Amino acid sequence: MALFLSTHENKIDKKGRVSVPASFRAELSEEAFQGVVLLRSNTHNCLEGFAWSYMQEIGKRLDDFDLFSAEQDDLATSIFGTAVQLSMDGDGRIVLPQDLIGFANLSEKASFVGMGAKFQIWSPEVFEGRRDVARQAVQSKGLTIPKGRKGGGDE
Amino acid sequence: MALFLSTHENKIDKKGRVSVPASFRAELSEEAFQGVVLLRSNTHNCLEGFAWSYMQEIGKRLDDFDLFSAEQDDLATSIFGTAVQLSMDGDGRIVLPQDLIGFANLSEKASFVGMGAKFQIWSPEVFEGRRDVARQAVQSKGLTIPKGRKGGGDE
DNA sequence: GTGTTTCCCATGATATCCCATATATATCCA
DNA sequence: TGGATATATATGGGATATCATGGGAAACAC
Repeated sequence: MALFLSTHENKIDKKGRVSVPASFRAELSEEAFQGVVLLRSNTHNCLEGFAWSYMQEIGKRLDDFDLFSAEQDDLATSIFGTAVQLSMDGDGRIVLPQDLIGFANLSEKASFVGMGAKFQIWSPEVFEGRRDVARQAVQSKGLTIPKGRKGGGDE
Repeated sequence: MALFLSTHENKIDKKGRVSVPASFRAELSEEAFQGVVLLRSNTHNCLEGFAWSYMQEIGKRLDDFDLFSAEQDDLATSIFGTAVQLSMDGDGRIVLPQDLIGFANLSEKASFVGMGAKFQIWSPEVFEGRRDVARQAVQSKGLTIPKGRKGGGDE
């Protein structure tokens, strides 16, 4: 499984292109599809990025719901309906769609933030504040990673 | 299995033709039948689209019902009875039958909404609202993707 | 024959590819 | 140790391919 680490701040050019950090690309190198899947975060004004295979996994799990149930429908609409599949060019760049740029308030630059199995894309200025809030929350609530099973969500 | 992602808004021309989004066509490229199966949604004023091979899967699941039960009969009628098989032309377009256009209140444009294994076709204006409702339902009900073997998701 | 459907090609907009250049980091040699 | 060179990465811009869409011709139906 891919493991995204660290924060990288890259420039968005006037075509909307931005380089995926080389270390992230290395994590994606064994993927069948060379690119990423982006969707709107449900909790922040940022984008969430996944490897294609991770979305397939989510697709399979969603298929375990009853086919025409309301739950399946709501989840599929808000996850798959808003996700976009972006392939990388030969230089490891993706083109950010205009509506996603707007959603995350991106302009000149984009911060790629490694989150383990996924990563996030933030406006650098907005992320400054977010990082402090997250650190304080971890300290004050004494948050820890659970043993074994599930890795670190942030909600 | 095909995995349909993202939302694409395409125009319906005066012949009733509409382009199936290129990324959806890519997912269908390995299908024996080059086209889609459309049926009326039971819960929304929209159409549901499948790859031909996925209809077989639906058939199998339907078999879990008692063969001559009223439920099985109702489902089979509403699913298979109303389904239409539409082939794509050389440019990846399908012709929407007039009764389906009416059912989904389509006029100028059609929104193709990826739902994972299936997709939906909406009137763009109607879908706006639907997307918000789905998002809120996911948040308020706390819906999550069922855990598989892999840990880690948070949404 | 008339109306409908399917096929084929033209076009403009957009995304993709490819190469050149800049910047940063690492390596090497005196 | 310092400075020059090499490697990897990031960015910019122009050429090219792809996609959505419109319209006409050919095939089909009644």
